[in-house]
Amino acid sequence: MINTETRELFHLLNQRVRLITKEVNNVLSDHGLYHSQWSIIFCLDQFGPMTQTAIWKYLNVEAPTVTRTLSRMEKNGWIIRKQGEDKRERVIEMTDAAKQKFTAVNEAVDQIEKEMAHPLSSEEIQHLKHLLRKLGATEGE
Amino acid sequence: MINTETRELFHLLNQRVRLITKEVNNVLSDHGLYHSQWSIIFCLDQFGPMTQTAIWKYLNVEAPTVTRTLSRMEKNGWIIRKQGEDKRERVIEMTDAAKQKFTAVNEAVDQIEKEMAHPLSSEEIQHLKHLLRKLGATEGE
DNA sequence: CTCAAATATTTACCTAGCTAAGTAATTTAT
DNA sequence: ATAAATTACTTAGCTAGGTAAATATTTGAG
Repeated sequence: MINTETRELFHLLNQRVRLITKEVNNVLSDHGLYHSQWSIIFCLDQFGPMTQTAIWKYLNVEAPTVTRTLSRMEKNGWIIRKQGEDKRERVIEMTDAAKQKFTAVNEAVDQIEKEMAHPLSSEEIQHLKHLLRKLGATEGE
Repeated sequence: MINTETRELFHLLNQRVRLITKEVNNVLSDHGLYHSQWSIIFCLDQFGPMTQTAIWKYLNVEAPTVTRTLSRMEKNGWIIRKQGEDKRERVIEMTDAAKQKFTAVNEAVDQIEKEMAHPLSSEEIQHLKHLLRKLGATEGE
C-alpha cells in the first residue's frame, strides 16, 4: 500500500526547489553569479575568511563540489585562496571587488526571496521551517 | 534590511532537498536507477505510454533534460521509444523488464519516503504541502 | 622517532538541472 | 498551394550535485 500523500509531498518539494533555484539564478545572472556561488559569498560575508571544509560543512554539500565552485569563483575574481597555517587547508576570502558588489547582490536576492515568500505570512514561514526541519531528520542534526 | 527568516527558509529548503535526493538515490542504486529516472518510470506506470512533452510538462522539467535521461534509460533497457502518429513526437513505453521490476522499486522508494516523513503527522504533511504550494506561486499554477 | 591513521583538498567521472540554437514535421495564414 | 510560424525533439555547452580514489600534510600510537 503506497502512501500517495508522502509521494506527492516529495514531488512537490522537488518542483518548488527547482523553480526557486531558477528564479534566484535569473536574478543573480545580472551580477555574474550562480545560486551556489552566491551561497558561498554569503557564507564568507557572514563568517569572514574560512576553510573549504568549514564552507562545505555549513552548506551541507560535499567537498569536491565546493572545490569546483571555488575554482570558478577564483577565476572570476570573487574569491582568493590563501594557504592556512595547516598547510593542508586553504583559507578562502572574498576579494575587494566581491565585497564591493556584495550589498547590491544581497539586496537583489533578498527582493526575489521576499517576492517568492510573499504569499506566506511570517507565522507560516516559521511553521514551514519547523516542518522542513522535521522532514528527513534521521539522527542528530 | 534583509529578511533573515526568509533566507533561512530557502537555505533549509535546499539542504533538505539535497538530503532527500541523496537518500532516495541511495535506495534506488540497488535497483540500477537514479531519482530522476525513477520519476519517469513512475510517471509511465501511472499514465501509460506518453510523449516526451507530456513527461517534461508533468515533471516540470525542461525538454532537453528529459531527452538525455530517456537516452540513458533506453540504453539500460528501462524504456523504449516508438514513433508517434505525429512523426515529430516519440511515445515512451516501459519495457517488460521495467514493468516486472516496478513493484519492488516502488515499495523500496515508498519505504524510504515513509521513513523520512515519519517525524511528521498526516496533518503536518498536508499542511507542509499546502505551504509549499503557496511558496513561489507567482501566477496561475 | 617513526610509521600508520586521519584530515584537507583535489581529480576523475557519473547524473541532472538549465539555456540557446538546430532540425524535422505539422499548422496556419495568405 | 505555399511560405511562415509553431511544435517536438535533439545537440552542445554551462553549472552543480554526488561517489571513489589520489595526494599532501598533520596527528598520534608505540
